[in-house]
Amino acid sequence: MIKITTKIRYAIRLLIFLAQHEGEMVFLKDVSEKENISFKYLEQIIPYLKNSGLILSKRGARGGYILAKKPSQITIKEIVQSIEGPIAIVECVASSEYCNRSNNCVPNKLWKKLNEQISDTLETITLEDLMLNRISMEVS
Amino acid sequence: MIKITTKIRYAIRLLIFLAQHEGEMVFLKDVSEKENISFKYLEQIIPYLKNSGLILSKRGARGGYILAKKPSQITIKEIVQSIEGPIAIVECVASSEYCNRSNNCVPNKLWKKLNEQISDTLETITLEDLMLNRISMEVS
DNA sequence: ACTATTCATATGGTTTTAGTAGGAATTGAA
DNA sequence: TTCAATTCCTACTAAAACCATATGAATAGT
Repeated sequence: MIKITTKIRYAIRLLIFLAQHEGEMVFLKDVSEKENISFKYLEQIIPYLKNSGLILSKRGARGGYILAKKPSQITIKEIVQSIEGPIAIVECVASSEYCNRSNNCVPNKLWKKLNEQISDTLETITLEDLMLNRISMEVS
Repeated sequence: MIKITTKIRYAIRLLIFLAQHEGEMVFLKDVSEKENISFKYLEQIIPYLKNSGLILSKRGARGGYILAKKPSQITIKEIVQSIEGPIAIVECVASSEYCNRSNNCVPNKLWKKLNEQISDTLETITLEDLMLNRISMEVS
């Protein structure tokens, strides 16, 4: 049902790598090799992160990528949203017009609750938290 | 990324319908018509619910379906799991052998946390809660 | 015998996922 | 000025998942 795609997982690993090399320009080739992720696939993920203002790039030889913000200011939610847009586990959670049942739809509230919970969790966790292994397993 | 499939949503609506007609044998045809869900698709969902012991059936004319347990004893988690098996937003959350990185995998903890949170939420909500519209939006 | 229902299984179209591939554009350095 | 290293851009594809539709057999009540 609820699957995290490789795009999102790779994006996070890429960004953690950048966070671990804060201040340096990092070649995608290095990320690909060290993280063992397809270079060409990574290249496809990059534009989302650029467009969302999470990373900056420099072209040409000795180019590379660098975080646009401090790791503490990048939430997992931002990363996810940069790739997949608004978080909506069902369409009717995002757009109320989607389903004519939505007025008296019993399950709707369930999906809304679950959706908010996921969204909230992802928002409270930053790249820095991941980097420092600072994820508590207690439910907030 | 994170989508609730129609199978799950239809299953829940089907079960709510059964809950609303507790004690009676219900025809799938009625569910299909009242809930406006493809009859043939519903038929495909039924076996999962039967195998998990959520519903009972009676064949032949005047047959039908009925809940096998009280609505208060059926959790959403059970319903989801009956259709999709164990809840695992990434494979490495379920089986630790899946990925050789899992020892020192930074994001793993994040997925584990999110997975547990989703799992917990679905477990605390029963069919009865849905039926009585008893879903609080506060994060538990 | 007839009808209404569940049960079993096969088939198919569309979308998403997870890549691969080729080459253009840019830049630094020799 | 040339070369090499890098990002950027776009097209393509195989496989899986999703969302059904279709056909008919088995069963049971009337």
